[in-house]
Amino acid sequence: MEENIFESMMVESSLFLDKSRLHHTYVPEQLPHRDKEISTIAHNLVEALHGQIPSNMILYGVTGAGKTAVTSFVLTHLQEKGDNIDAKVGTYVINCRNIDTNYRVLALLGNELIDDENEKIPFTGWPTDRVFDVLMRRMEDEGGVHVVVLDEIDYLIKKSGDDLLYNLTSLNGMLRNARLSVIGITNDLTFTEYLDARVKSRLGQEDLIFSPYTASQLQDILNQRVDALVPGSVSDGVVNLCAAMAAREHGDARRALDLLRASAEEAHRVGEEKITPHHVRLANNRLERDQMTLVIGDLPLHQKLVLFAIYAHHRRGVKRITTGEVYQVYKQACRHSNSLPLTARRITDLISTLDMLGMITAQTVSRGRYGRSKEIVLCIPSSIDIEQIMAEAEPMMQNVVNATYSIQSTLI
DNA sequence: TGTCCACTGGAAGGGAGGGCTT
DNA sequence: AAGCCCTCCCTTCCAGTGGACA
Repeated sequence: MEENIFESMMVESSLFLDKSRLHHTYVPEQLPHRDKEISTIAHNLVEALHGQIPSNMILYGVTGAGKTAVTSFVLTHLQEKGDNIDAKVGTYVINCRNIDTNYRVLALLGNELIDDENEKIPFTGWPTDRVFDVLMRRMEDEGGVHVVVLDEIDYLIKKSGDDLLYNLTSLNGMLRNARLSVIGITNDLTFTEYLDARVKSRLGQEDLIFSPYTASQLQDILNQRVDALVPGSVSDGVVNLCAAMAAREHGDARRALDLLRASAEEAHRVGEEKITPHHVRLANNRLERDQMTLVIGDLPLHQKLVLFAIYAHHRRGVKRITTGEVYQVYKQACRHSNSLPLTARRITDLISTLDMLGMITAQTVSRGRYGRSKEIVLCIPSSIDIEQIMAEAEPMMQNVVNATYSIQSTLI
């Protein structure tokens, strides 16, 4: 029998001893430079162990500032302690970027509280009120204190409003046997603007701001994890460079860890046993490219067409593009892809989405007599071949690209 | 100073697709 | 099967807007 293709790869030595330690979801035994934050949250949650209601909290801070890690860390300890002293504590972490409707959050919480598959709340079909009632009843049956963490809570609020928070934060008034505490996590300092005054005061009983890590703090974090790699495989300057690059990206610890991991992969790929700053730079480029490629490829067709329209202007040297200009080229592109164009109103939303994804920046500007519009600037690095990625993900896009440029070249 | 441009972005609602209840 | 409910994607309608220009 022929050798299995994975055989040689399995025995081939890698630079990793434990790759998972370099993943940003890994919660280590120590979280450097977050003592103050850990202590603040713990001081609040310790109330739960006394059978009291901890305050609701909002945690603010940029991506990779350790909000989620600190919270998971504290919750793990809380749960452990609760089990030890036989105090009933339930902890739930929900990422609202994925679970972004009131119904889904309630259903998920309700289902966490029950093991019987037959009693599970369906993912759709019930009136939301009913899901809420079931959740309340299950909490009451369970008793104790429930700590609900809503990570990236701004996504939920912007999409579904603050009804859920209103209901959750008023639940304590209805519960006799159980207590509930809500912790919201967000990187949007202004998100409370979207909240009703009552919700705002009830949720923001205690605010905590996580400042971004500095380069030297990031170094400490990386040094703590570097034992996930083969001893001696990291040459001088690698950790510092990863930290410096991530510090430039608003002190993002997630980025720093990703960089170190990807650098090891780059070194391993070319069969080298030592990771050098050169590998870090390669890794940095690859991370950027991979991330963009994935996002662009996954865009729905019309979103791709809008991005293409922006790119077509950009390629012609137009650096600040208005919504109207995008719409004109977009309509052409629709013709070439045999699809009906969406309305201009919808395109405004699609442009905002691209802005949110970081592919463009769209600023509303007034050009006086020439009206008000968005000024759109493409942010995708030129090293990324947008057209190729789109064509690979959606073969029809190749026609659009070809047709658009053949028209443009005849115009010139 | 008022007009008017080219939009922006909120609100309401339609309809297709998923699913539940009776 | 009929009647609901929730979500997603989209349309229609429209009030609002900042500033160049007459």
